[in-house]
Amino acid sequence: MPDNHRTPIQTIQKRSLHDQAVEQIRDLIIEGHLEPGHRIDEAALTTELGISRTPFREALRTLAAEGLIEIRPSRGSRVRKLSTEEVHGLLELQAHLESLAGRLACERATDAEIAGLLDLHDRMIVLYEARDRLPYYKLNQEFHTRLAEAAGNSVLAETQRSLQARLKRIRFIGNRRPDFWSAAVHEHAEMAEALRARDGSRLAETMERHLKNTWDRVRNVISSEDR
Amino acid sequence: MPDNHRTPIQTIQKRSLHDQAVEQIRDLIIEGHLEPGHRIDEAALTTELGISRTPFREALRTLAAEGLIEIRPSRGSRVRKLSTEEVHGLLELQAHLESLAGRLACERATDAEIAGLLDLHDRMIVLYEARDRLPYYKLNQEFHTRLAEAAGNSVLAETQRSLQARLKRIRFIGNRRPDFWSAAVHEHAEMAEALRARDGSRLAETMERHLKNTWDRVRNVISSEDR
DNA sequence: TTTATGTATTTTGTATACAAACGGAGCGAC
DNA sequence: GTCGCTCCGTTTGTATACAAAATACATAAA
Repeated sequence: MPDNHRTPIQTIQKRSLHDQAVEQIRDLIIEGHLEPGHRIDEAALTTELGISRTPFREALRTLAAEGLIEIRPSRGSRVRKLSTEEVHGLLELQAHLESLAGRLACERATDAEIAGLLDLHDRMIVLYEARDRLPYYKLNQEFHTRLAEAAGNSVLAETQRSLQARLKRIRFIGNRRPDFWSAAVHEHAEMAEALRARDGSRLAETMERHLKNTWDRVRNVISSEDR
Repeated sequence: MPDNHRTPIQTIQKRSLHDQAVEQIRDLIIEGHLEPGHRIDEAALTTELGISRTPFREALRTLAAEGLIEIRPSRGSRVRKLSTEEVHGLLELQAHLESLAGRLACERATDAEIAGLLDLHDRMIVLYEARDRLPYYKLNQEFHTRLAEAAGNSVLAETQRSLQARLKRIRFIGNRRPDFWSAAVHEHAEMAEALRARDGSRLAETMERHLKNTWDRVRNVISSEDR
């Protein structure tokens, strides 16, 4: 009997210490274990990760290019602290970018991709109804990422991913207030509908509005904890 | 007698070997001294630059994050070769981005910034009439960059710069045909006019069209030298 | 008490040394 | 001839050593 259901082939890939370090440090930042503005202690982190400074410092260069940390010559690296203006700038750009992504996805996505997105959306609704915040948040991120991927423009997808990473911590805060969360869910429902109908203009418009509103939701929260 | 006319104080800034290496290698790539798809010979380049491999390899990580080179684990780095699809993707994204930049610049730019851009445009016209292609090209790049900066969104400006760097070599090709160049100049004149009137919608529309047309101009050229 | 100056300690930047992985050349089996 | 193997030179990845710079600290002068 042939194995029709064998697991899909996974290309085996070499992972250098650099790559692993990038991921680990990125996660530490995104998940808030390394606080914004806080200095990055090379000695401590290298021993913690069990690697030497060479791949570690290369990882810092990568993360600096991604905008997650900043390196000041001879005075160390620190987790980048986003000013209110930068958060606004990031969301403004993301709104515009995902609006494009939405339009293109309606034109170019395969039916399977759209079905996948709609399924994702359904699962988000279930989680919302259970008020299961963290898993909802994760699916939400995935939804936006996969929508960008469905637009058939790899540079766009890559840029979206980068912006999203930089905003990740901040956006998590945005859904804390129940009414904010509910509004976001409504917008997502609208997005799903437009996607189902492959209505590019409407999806584009909704995406843009959704992210503009996200800024309003987020701004409320960060204004209190601002420097 | 007090020195009222002493030269203004210039903050002394430290430039690590890393930073210098990034710039140098980036220029080598952009100016075509390192060919796309070609392997990067660490030994040769480090001796050429007179530095050791450590800062050099950090520079490679930075450039990889910028999308100019690609690093394949254990098999070296090479100058990234753009496929036709990627060029299209880059220009599609840039079109959308600069459209936003145009709209925002009309809202937020200072009068001085606008005057500066218009002056730039005038100088471009002079160069066009002299058919002085390289200087024209450089001012053109500067125009797009400074327009993005005038939008008052640092992330947008940064992203624009990154996309532009990746496309730099390719776009230089685009203006080779006289009729193409002439069309581009016409579009620029329209942009200048919209800018002068601070007509955001019109500038946005023109920017987008300009870059869409750029794709058409470029596509003609790269299709012949494609892999 | 404050400010300045010199010294010790830590941290960062760069070079180098070594280990591991890759990529061919040559050789033999089929 | 093609495939597979082994060996060897080369390139890449990582650790470490050393140099340079910045920071912290202590002491002395105002």
